Amino acid sequence: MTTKQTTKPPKAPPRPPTLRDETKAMFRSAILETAERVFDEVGYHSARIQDIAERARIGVGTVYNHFAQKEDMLRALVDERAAEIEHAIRTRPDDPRAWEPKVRLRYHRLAAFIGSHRHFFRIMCDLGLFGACSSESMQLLGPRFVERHARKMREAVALMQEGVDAGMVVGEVAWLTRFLGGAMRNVLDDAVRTGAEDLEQQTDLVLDLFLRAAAPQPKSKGAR
Amino acid sequence: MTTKQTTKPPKAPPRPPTLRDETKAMFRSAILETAERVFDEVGYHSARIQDIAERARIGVGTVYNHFAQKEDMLRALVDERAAEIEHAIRTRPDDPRAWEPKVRLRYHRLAAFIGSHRHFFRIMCDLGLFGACSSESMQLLGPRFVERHARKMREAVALMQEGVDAGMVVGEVAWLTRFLGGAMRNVLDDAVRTGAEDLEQQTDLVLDLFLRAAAPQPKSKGAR
Amino acid sequence: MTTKQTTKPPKAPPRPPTLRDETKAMFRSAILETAERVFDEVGYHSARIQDIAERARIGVGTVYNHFAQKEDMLRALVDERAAEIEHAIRTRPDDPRAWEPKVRLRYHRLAAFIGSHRHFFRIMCDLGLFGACSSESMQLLGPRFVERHARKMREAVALMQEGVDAGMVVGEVAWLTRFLGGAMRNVLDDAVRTGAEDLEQQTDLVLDLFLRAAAPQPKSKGAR
Amino acid sequence: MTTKQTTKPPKAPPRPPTLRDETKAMFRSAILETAERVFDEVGYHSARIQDIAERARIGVGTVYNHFAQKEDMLRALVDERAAEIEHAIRTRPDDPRAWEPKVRLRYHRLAAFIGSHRHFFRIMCDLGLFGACSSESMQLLGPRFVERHARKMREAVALMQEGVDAGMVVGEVAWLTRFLGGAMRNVLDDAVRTGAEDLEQQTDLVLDLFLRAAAPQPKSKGAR
DNA sequence: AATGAATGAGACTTCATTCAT
DNA sequence: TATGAATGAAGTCTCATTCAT
Repeated sequence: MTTKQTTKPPKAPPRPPTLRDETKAMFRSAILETAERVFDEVGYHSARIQDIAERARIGVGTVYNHFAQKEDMLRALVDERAAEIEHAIRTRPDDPRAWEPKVRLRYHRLAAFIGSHRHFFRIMCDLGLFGACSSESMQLLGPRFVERHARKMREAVALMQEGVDAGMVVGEVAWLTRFLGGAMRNVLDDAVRTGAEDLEQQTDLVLDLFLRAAAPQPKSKGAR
Repeated sequence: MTTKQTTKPPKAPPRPPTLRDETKAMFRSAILETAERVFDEVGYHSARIQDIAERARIGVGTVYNHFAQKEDMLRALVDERAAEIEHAIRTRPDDPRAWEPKVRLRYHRLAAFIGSHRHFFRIMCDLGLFGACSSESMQLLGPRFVERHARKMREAVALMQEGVDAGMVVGEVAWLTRFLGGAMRNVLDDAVRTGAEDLEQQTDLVLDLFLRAAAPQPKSKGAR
Repeated sequence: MTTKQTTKPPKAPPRPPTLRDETKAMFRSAILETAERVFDEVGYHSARIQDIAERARIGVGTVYNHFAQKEDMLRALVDERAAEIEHAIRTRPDDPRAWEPKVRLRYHRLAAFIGSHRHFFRIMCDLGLFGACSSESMQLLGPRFVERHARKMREAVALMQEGVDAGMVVGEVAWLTRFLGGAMRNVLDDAVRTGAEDLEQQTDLVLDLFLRAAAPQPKSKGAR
Repeated sequence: MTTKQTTKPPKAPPRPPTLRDETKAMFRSAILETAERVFDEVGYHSARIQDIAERARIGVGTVYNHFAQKEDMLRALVDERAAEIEHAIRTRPDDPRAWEPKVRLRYHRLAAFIGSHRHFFRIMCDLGLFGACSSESMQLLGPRFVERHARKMREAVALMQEGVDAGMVVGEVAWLTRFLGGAMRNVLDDAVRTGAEDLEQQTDLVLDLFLRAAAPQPKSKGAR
């Protein structure tokens, strides 16, 4: 929907959003936020459209004015939040260039996002994302998501490669990415469930361990 | 079921399983195995009883002769496999006493089990087990499972504590357990999905990294 | 089944019942008696074949060796008990000839039968018998029963006609029969439910009232 | 429902029923009326929801929008009609005070109601109501109904007691009530089944006989 | 003949989706 | 456009009946 910015058909002059547009957008957000909470509470499959509508204080019909199917609601939610994440953790001009601070900053930003979108994080965990995702989830989320997910994975691996290139870590990069991802997910998942507030610090702890684990071995005389 | 050999109430003479008993057990196993495959393929929620029945080459009614509800099938599956896992990774008399070899052996055994029950492992991952499990899963699996899960967690933490006591690792044991568990899950999950055969070796790699990461720091002059 | 005495195929000499025959008859009776109890307790529709089999301590298959369908069990039960009733209340050679004693005796015998077949009586009441019976019951019990029921009704009406002829009662006989039948049923039904033992006395009370009610009016000058 | 006009809680301004409310009520009535007919024709147990929906020209789902379960449909039907009966036969200010005319009027009103709700009357008869009702029916109809039924019975007995007090009838009141009730039911049942139009007259005939039957005996010289 | 597990037609019920207001 | 009742496809589960042992 909102991602089609690039190909503007010449017909539509970039008119400012009308009141109607804004109202519509508000409904949409309200629905998505409610869905986020309900999906987290009872799971996507057990969540009924009616429940979401009731919780959002609107009619079921209204939900269908914004999303053609239940599936679309999940897809839109994931798309939207994923875009927000991407934007949130995007490298900025004055970010540090060195690998370790860059990675730490990236995870700090991710942690900040997760901290303010705990429901979403849990939905993602339940869908098996933040890791290899099940074929069921992939089918549910559709090919577009699968692509995006693969791209994210490649980016993460590339970042890890930078670490290798910088001599900070050694090992098979994809494997290291999985290792770090799994540890990070489990730790954050627990922190979110217990309502911990120090998510950023948690990521630092995970990174501390990871960096020590994957650091190149000092050529100690006969180490090990 | 099969574990009750030891406590014979005097009333019931230890009669050997009849042909009928065996047939019944075979049906039950066949159903569970089919369910395992189907749940893995399409997910518990999307799996239809009829699908399972057809794949198992039996009638729907037969399924209900063995399991009162769909839910019970999942619970029985998890119960049974969990018992198998417990038995498989149980410490044996001539196991090494030292912590590291003991832990490595434990994970080898777990890897071996997972290797021969890949469908089950994936179901567990999808249910969010092998980590903090979602409230949805907990409700689905029932209180009996929740208890067992909690006990398993406590055991894992206790084992980690042994490592701390042995001076092999330092840190907050529950946190370390989560870190290790997450890394292990992600790595094994990928290995299972890609059909890798070296699951045991994978666990060793994960442990290598983990042990290095959590090892007590050598009091290097001004280290960190 | 057993009513086909009249048309004997010449082939079968009237051989005495063998042990096998008797065993078979015992099973049949046992099943019917259990069914009687279960039908009374939960109603025909809610009664499951398996319940009956379990209560009778036999297998479901055995039930089907004696009755082709559930319906047949009810039909056989009603047929059999109805034949027993007919036999029980049959006029005997040395019965009184006078109408009132004859009727009273008839109802005493019916009461005695009901007293020892309380389950059956309640089933009949639930089926709407002992009165105009619902089309549902008629369909359930089949045409044979409907015929028999109609015959019984005609007999009851004929008996009432005798009372009219004898000058004991006046009125439209079918109507009087319904009146008496309804009162009798309700009174006996209550007596049976409360476990009363004086069913015969109850019939006398009902008859007392009925005879007084339907008696020809004393030729009061111009009464009615 | 409609009887709650009198007690207005101040909070809810007595807003007139909206179009939607009326439509909803119409659906509900239509469903109940159709159910009434179908239950009468094939019996509650054999009636399928789909049959009712089809006969009412609506979808199955719609039925479930108004009644959560099949059972609830029967309960609502009985509740509603029972309330209607109560209202119909309620004693009114200018009703006669004398016992006999009062009773006759009461039965006239009942007869009139039954005459215009023949399906319902037959359902009630099949459920064994209008008499001691079977435990199966009681369970089906629920505790609320059981209470109401018991209350009705007590009322009927109380009315009979008035007759005794007035010197019109003698005997044990509960027993007399059963007697009268049974006779009345059977006579009306037949009248309804045969499509008779003179239900009120039939009740008079039954009462004629009953009053004669239960009348105190004239102290005839040596009566009986 | 007795048995009881297997079978599948069919009932009830849910809920995503439509549509008239 | 918001609404919520109507809809019916589809799923779970029951239970009368069959059949191999």
